[in-house]
Amino acid sequence: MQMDERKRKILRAIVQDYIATAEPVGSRTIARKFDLGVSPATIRNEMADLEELGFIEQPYTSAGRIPSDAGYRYFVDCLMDAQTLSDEDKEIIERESTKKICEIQEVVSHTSRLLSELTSLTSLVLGPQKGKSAFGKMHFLPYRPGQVIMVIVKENGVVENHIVDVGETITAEDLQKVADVFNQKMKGYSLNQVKRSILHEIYSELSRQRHLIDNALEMLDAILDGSEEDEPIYLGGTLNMLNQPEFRDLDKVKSLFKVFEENEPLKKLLLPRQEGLNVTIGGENTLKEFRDCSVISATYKVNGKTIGAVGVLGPTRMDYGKVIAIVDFMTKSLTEVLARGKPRGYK
Amino acid sequence: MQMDERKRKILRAIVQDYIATAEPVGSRTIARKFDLGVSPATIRNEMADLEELGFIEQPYTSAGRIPSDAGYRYFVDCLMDAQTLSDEDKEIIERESTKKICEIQEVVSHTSRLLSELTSLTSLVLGPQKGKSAFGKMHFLPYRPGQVIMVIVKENGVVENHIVDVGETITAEDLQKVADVFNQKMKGYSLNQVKRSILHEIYSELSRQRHLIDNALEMLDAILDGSEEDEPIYLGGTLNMLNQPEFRDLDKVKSLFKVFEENEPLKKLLLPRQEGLNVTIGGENTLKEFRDCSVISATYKVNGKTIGAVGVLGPTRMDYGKVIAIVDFMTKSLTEVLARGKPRGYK
DNA sequence: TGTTAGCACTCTCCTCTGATGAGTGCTAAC
DNA sequence: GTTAGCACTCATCAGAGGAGAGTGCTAACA
Repeated sequence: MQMDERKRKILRAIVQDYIATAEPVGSRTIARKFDLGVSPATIRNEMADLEELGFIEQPYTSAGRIPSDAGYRYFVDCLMDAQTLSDEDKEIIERESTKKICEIQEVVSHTSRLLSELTSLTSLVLGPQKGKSAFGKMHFLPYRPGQVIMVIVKENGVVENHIVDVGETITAEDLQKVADVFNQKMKGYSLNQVKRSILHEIYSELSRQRHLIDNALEMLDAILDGSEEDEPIYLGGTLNMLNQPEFRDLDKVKSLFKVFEENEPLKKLLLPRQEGLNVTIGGENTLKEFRDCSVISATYKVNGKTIGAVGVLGPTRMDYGKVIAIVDFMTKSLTEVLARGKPRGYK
Repeated sequence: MQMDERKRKILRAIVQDYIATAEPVGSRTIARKFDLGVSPATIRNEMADLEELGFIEQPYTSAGRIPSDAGYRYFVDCLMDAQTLSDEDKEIIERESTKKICEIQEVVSHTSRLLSELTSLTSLVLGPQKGKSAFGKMHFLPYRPGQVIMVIVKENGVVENHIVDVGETITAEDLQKVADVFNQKMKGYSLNQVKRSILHEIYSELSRQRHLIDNALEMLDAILDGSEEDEPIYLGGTLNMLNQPEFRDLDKVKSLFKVFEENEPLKKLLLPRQEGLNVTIGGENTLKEFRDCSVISATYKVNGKTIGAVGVLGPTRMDYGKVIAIVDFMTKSLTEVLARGKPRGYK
């Protein structure tokens, strides 16, 4: 059996109506609401075919039909009109994006809030990956007796400061010397790249400051390596999920929100199989908590390099056209903001 | 009508049983479970009195009784045995508190997690108030052409760094001079203390670096004043609320979680009317979302000075004895950790 | 006078029932 | 190939009735 034009029209009608009403769609409803020029009986026949093809299913005998995951997939890939953003939404995004923003975190949280507000769904934002954060420069500043401030400038421009214990006896010259050696030997390297060779050099050149160096290295370890791994995902509008009829069930809500508290599953959800825009529908998500959900995600770039991703999570019964348009526009706007504003936090 | 010993015993029995079962308590249940030496009929008579006194109420005719807010209040004030922590819990807290922790944020999030895990309720933690964060010291470090790193050490020991735009033409000596003037004039002052007098002096001494100073002041504004106001409250175990039978209702959950997203109401909830341990029961909370909730909160100290608070939020039907013991022990442990570890972030 | 047993009464909760209505699949006619 | 007609299925809802828990009242008892 093949899809023909009428089957396509009927499938589209079913998906659209179900997205709008969250109720199983019957043949009469389609005949009434969508002008296909055929009777309910004919539509019933076609619907039987569509069910056999796996695009729709019946919750129970003699209920209407609802789209299956495959049905949504066919809809997204073949039936959907490319929708454009409403001027209103466009304006909101643009107005927001012209605000002056200096911290990268603010950009991320803004984006997250905006996405969830526009879609009335849950947003996921993965902040700019900082890239392998190599050592850039080290400074020491006086703090308290026996302690100094160690300021580390990473190669990607991020600046961090940490308090380091040093003996009371250390002199400003000693500190300067330590910084000089580090700056000379470690520039451009991440810590695990240098573990063996360079470390030996540093140790031998600065044998007297062994205590300080150990402390400094411990800090560097945390600063340079830790930062990449647990890049948090920003969630926005999680409460919107509670408005969706598919989450009337408290147990479902509980298990969903439990997953929201972890980072790994969300990352998996968001990180695309390929560059650009991705649509993951229902069971295509591996996690069972997301079996009734779809994710529209997209990556964004700076200097042509992909450095992060945004996404929207909602029930499979979501308005794909609208959400895709919003996510698409948003990533472009974001790319632009980042290129223009150069907030701190990435190279 | 007066409370006598038997009424007290019965009220205690009702509260304890209702806390344990979440079901209205009948006279027969009390006679069976608690050995009062009287028949259900007698207990019924007493219960009628207790109802008249306002300590218990009936959800509907011929259901058992449940404690009213006043009943809980009487229970907490007069009937509760001072409970001590189980050795198990004590050990958990102490094990946790011996971990080496260097960032104040970690202490706060640890505390929050621990509280919610031990009580199976929701925890609220207000991190150490940083106190009026006065200016301590300013340093400049080279960054990129036209930009420098401004490192601000506040008087309370917190170190922050920010990138500041300077002209390309500025020299290291100029920067040093700016820093010197700031360090000399502003030490110990918060920004709004100096707005008029000192600012004029700084401007006149450094008229050439007007642009840099404006940028620096803008930063200082954000660093020194902003930090106090919106001190966030850490929430832990919000999902535990979903396990409480009083939150079976999705609408209740929704409005509760909505409040969780705001800071102000939570702060009101947590900040005590007086030093030490506070118990706020049901309607004693002003916000209607918390009418079915109680809060056990307590302040903690460093160097004898109250600098923060922790609390536990649960349904009015919570195990007051246990929770009070946990909160009490926790604040003491926290006070100790902070006194010992001296993590960064407060004076 | 306080306590208790007995009893009628109330109200929730659960289950069963039948009616309703939406929607289907099949068949036969167009 | 399309359509009208019709029997059938199943969820949903309201109402009825029984079970069970618990009460308040009364009268008897110590």
